[in-house]
Amino acid sequence: MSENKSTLDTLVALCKRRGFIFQSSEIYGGFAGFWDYGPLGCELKRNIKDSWWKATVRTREDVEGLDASIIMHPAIWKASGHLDTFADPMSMCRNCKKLMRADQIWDLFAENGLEAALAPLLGDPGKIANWCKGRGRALAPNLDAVKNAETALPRLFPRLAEPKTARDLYILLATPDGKESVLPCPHCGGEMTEPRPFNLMFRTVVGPIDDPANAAYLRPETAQAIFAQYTNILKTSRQAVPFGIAQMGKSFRNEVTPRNYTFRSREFEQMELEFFIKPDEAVELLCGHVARLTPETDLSQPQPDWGWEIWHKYWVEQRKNWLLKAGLPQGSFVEYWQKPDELAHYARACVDIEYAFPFGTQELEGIAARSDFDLTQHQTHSGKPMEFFDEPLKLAAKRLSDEQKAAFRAKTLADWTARGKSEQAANRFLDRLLEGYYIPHVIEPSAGVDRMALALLCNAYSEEQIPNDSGKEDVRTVLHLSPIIAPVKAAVFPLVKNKPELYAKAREIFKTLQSRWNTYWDESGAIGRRYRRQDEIGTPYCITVDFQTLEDGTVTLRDRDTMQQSRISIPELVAKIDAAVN
RNA sequence: GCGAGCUUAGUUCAAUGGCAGAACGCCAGCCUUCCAAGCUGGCCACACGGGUUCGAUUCCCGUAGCUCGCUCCA
Repeated sequence: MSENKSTLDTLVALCKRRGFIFQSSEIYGGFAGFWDYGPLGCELKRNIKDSWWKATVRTREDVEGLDASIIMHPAIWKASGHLDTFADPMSMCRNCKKLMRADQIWDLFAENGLEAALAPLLGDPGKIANWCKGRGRALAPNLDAVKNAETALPRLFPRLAEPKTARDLYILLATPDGKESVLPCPHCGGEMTEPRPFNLMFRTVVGPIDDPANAAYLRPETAQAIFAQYTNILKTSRQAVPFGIAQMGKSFRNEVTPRNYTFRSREFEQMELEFFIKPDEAVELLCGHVARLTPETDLSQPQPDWGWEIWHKYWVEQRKNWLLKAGLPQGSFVEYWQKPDELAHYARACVDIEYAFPFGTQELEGIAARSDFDLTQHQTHSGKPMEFFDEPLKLAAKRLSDEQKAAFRAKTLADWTARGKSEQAANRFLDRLLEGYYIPHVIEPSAGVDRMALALLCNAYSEEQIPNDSGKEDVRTVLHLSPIIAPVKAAVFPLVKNKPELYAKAREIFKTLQSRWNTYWDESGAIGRRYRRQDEIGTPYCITVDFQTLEDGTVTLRDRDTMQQSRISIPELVAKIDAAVN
């Protein structure tokens, strides 16, 4: 642990020393949760983003790009659910000082059967109050409100505007001095403070009048802008489902405790793709079946008979391939498939790709199958249709006999009710589907640029023992970054700097390379020292111009990882680096 | 947000109620024909604010930041 600790510390020191990452506002003492990327850091981030964009958008015909505004209509966050879920009230125990999300107090009590016991009492505050007194005595005999249960007057406090389950309610107990407490502390039975709102979204004011009515929010994710512009992009891009919209950009979350270097920041950058697919029912009508995911399923090319499950798996594989290309080796990250009870209610599946950071194994990116939840929400809240008209689907439905159609309806109805949906909703969906309309489902790969940068740096960092000129062991610090990601692609050195002819030739070669890639010039100190400087920032190639260069035009190419040198002509050199950095 | 500890140069560390040091790094010069060589010179620090004191980097208080634990991480 302490060894891991120092791994992160040395990396942090390197990042500062060499200009990758600085603390924000450092001259004023720093500002928690915010970070600045220096000369090398911003190149690193740019390379990560360029590589992602190239893989996700440029080299695909079925994905379009978007660069939306950070501040959007507040109604978007109402529709997405962020205004509600990001504003979860928190409650603290006055006795043991533990801070808990108010609704999670329920989780802690659930083991004791609280929720189940309360469910039948819903809608009858009197019964709940009585239950509370008795139960409270057992759970928290020392709580004042419970001791005085005869005089305490429990009342209900809704957590959501429209409470549907017991969990949507807090139970407040009036204490003798008139204050109210939620359920007693599950840990020590102490008295809990009243739940206070904790809004995790940054609030600002739009327009010059500083009035709460003008409140707006900095986006907590880039995804919602994609849903909000989905119809515009669908109309203007000549795309058809299945297709995707990708966006990279800053997002903001008012984290309670930003920690672990840049891992959890209050301002961060995301790379998100929303890939819109046909609902499985549409695939079935069009293809007569929905392909099943098996270990043998060929995921190299999308197929018309893929349902959400294969599409989801496809994107997991696509993302893993990209991680490998970016330089995270096989085995350095793990897939965590969320269990059914961990999934958000609208999610069909979610895979976290986790990396073993020095401070623990943490999520690098998530690939979620989000059903049609988001677009449906926006259709409901905006009143604008989010349906896609699928002409082949309409024709396919037309070709069905009445018998076939009835069978299809019955099967779909059974599926939906089995998933807890109402018959009415299923029928509404079927009516539209058979006319060729549906709201697309979504597969969402969502990655954090800053986390990716940190993971790549952690993975690349190494210290190697190598003998120096005087026969002693030296420590060589190297960032084994992929050439695609490395902030500096090549460095050019004149072997000596006091020979004008050699110097001029080196400058000429440097200028040639500089026009293609980020290239570094270094003429100071012994040649070995210059190599080590580049090792420390992960420059894959060092080019030394020596006296032979003046004769035959070749240079010495020194490889960062192997430290091997070879002689190479300039055209060969350009071709070699070009192949490595793309 | 709570509790504990910490904060001296770019980095890693010293010392001190009375001029704050080293190593490495960095910069300049000399030298140098391939892996942190050598010589000379140079830049750079007591996190910030207040208090006690003749005098505070040192003692006290506050703020910020960092680390650890609790908590949070849709």
